[in-house]
Amino acid sequence: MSLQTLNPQQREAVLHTEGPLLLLAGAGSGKTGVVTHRIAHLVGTKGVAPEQVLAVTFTNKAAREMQERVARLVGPRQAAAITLSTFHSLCARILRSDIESLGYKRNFSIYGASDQQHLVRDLMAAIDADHGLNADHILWKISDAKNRLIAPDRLGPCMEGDVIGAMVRRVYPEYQKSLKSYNALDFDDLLMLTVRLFDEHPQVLERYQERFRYVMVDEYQDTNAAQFELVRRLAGKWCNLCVVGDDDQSIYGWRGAEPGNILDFERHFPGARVIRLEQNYRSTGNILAAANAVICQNQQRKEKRLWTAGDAGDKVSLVTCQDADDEARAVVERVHQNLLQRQMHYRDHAILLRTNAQTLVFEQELRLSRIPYVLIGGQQFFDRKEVRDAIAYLRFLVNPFDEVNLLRILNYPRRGIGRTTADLLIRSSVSMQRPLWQVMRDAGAVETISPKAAEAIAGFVNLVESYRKRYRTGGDLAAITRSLFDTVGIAEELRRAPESREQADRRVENVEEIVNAIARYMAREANPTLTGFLETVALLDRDEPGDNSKEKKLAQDAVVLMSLHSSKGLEFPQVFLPGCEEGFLPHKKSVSETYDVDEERRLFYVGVTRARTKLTLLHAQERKKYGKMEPRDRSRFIDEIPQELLRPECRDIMVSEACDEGGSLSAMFDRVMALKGN
DNA sequence: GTTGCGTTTATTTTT
DNA sequence: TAAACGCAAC
Repeated sequence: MSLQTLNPQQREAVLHTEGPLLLLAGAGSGKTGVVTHRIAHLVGTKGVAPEQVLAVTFTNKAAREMQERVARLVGPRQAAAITLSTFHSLCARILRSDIESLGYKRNFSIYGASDQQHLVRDLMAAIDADHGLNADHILWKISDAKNRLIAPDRLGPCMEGDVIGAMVRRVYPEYQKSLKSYNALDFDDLLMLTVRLFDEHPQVLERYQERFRYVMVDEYQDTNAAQFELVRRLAGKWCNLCVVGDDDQSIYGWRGAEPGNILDFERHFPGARVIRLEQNYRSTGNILAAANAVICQNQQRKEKRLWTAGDAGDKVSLVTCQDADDEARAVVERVHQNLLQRQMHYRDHAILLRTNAQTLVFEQELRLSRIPYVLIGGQQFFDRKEVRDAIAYLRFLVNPFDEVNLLRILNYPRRGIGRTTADLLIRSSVSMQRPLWQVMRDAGAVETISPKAAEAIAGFVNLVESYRKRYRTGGDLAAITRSLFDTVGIAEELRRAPESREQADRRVENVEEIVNAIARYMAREANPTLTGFLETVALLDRDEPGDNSKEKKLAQDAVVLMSLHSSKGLEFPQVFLPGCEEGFLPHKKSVSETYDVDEERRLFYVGVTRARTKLTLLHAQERKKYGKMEPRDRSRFIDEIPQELLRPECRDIMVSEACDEGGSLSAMFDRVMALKGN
C-alpha cells in the first residue's frame, strides 16, 4: 500500500502528524495500514528520529504485527528503533530503570493471577478464618480500584452490611503492603506505579516526554483510567498524540475499560482533529447493513456508518434450531456443504461463541464428523499448574523477597518441609519482622524446629544459593535451568501423581517446554537474563509457545472455535454465531445486574463484522441448563436487523436427526414417522 | 502427606 | 449437570 492507494480519509490521517488526532476506525477499515503508514510517514518523509516515536498497543500480537509492517515500509533498522510495545511492557521497562525512587528494587517480580490469588487468600484467612467470601471476588474489586488509580487509603466508605466492601477495605492495604515487601508488582501496579512515578518525580516524566515526541495509542476504546492518565502525561508536553479506536467495538468495560476516554477525547485534548474511517474493505453490503442497523440502537456513540464499494452479497442466514445439539449439527452440515460444493477450506469457517462452556457441544459434533478444528483461548500455557510451579523456582531465584513463590516451591517436590515446619517459619518471620528467606537461612536458630526439618531446610537453602550463584555467573540459561529442574526432580514428582500416564507425560513435556522457551529467548535476545525471560513470560508470551500458539493454530486448515471476545481483530469468510438468544447474547448477567446491554450489542456487532462473505446466525428453541431443559427466546439483536436482510431457515429437526443417525433409507423413514407420531 | 469426598459455582480475560 | 477446588479425615 502506498500513499496513492489510500482513500482520502486514510490519507488525511497519515498526513496529520502535529497535534491531537482521534482516528475513529470502523471494523475492517484498514486501520493497521493507516497506522503503519503514519509511522512510516513520520520517520521516512518528515525525518522524525525513530527513537522519538512511541506506539502503544494492547496485545503483543498487535505490536509484533505493526513492527513487521513498519519494517517493510522503512526498513528493519529504523523500525527497530521505534518503541512499539504494549502498555504493560512499556511500563515494566520504565519501572525497571526508575522504580528505585519509589522504594522498590529493580529486580521486582511481576505477579500474575495465581500469585495474586495465593496472596489474597492468605490475607483473608489471616483477617477472618471463616469469612466465607470468594477470594477472586475481593481481588476483582481491588483490581477495579487500582485501574481507577484509587489508593488503599482512598477507598470510599462502604454501605452498612456490605461484607464484600468491608473485606476489600481491610485486604487492599495489606495486599499492597505485602507486594511491596515481596518486591512484587501485579499487572495493575505496572500502570499505577508508573503514573505515580511520573507524578512524584516530574524530572523522570520529563525525560520520557522529551524522548517520545510522537505518541500513538491503538484500541483506545479499551483504555482504562490508569492508561488514560499515563497517556495524558506522556503526551502532555508536545500533544502529538494520535489515538485509534472504535467505540462500537468497546467490549471490555467489565474489565475497567472506559469508553468515555474515546468519547471525550476532544474535550481532553482541545483542538483535536477527528477523522472517521468508514469505508469497509472486509464484508459484503448485506453484512454491513445488518451491522449498522444493530449498532445504531446504541445511544452513547460516535455516529458512523460502514459502507463498501463491493457487492451486497448473500443475505444473512438465520437458522432456528431445536436445541443445542441441533444447532451444532446445523453448523457442521454447512461446513461440509461448503467444502464439498464450493471447494472452501476448513479454516475459512469460524464459530464464535459467547461463553467458553458453549464450545463443548460443537467440539463433540465436529469430532463426530471428523472435521478438524482448533480451539482458541481456554487455559493458557503459563497458567498450567505444573508450569507455574516450575517457573516459581526461577522467580524466587531472581527475587529472594518473593514469598508467594518461595512458599510455592518450599515443599514442591516434597522434601520434608511440611505444613507444620512452614507455619513455624512463617510465624517466626512475622514475629522477628524479618523476610522469610533470612529466617530460613539460619533456621537452626529457631528452636521449635526439629533437627530433621532443620536439615531439610538447610538442604533447600543450599540448593537455592548454589543455583543463584550459577545463574549469576552467566552462561547457558537453558542448560542451567534444565539442570535445576532435574536436580529438584520435577519430572519424578509429576509422574508420581495418580493421573493417567498420558496426562503425566503431557505435564513433563510442558515443563521441558519452559527450557525450550528459554533457549528461544536466548537466541533472539542480545542480552539475555533470567529476569528478562521471566518478564516475557509474565507480559509477553501468554500464549502457548511452539506448535500450539494461537498463530500456528489459525494457520492450520481447521475450523476455528473461539469466544466472541477473542475474535476481535480477526476475520473469516464464513462466520457462525450460535446462541443468538436472550440470556446468552445479551448475556443474562448483563441484563439483570448492570443493565449494560449496550456492551452486549457491541459484542454482537464485533461478531457480525468478523464475516467477509457469509454470516449465519443460529438460535435454539430450548436448551439444557444445569441439567434441565428450558425454553429460549431469540435475541433482541436479531429483531434489530431489518427483515429484508435475513434469510430465515427453519430446520426440520426430525429429518435431520434421523439422517444423523445414519442407516438405510427405509429405516430413516421409519424413524421420521416414529418421531412425528410423538 | 495423601486421598477422597463434599461443596461450590458456572461470562467475557488483550496484560 | 459437571467440573474444580478446599477441607477434613486417615
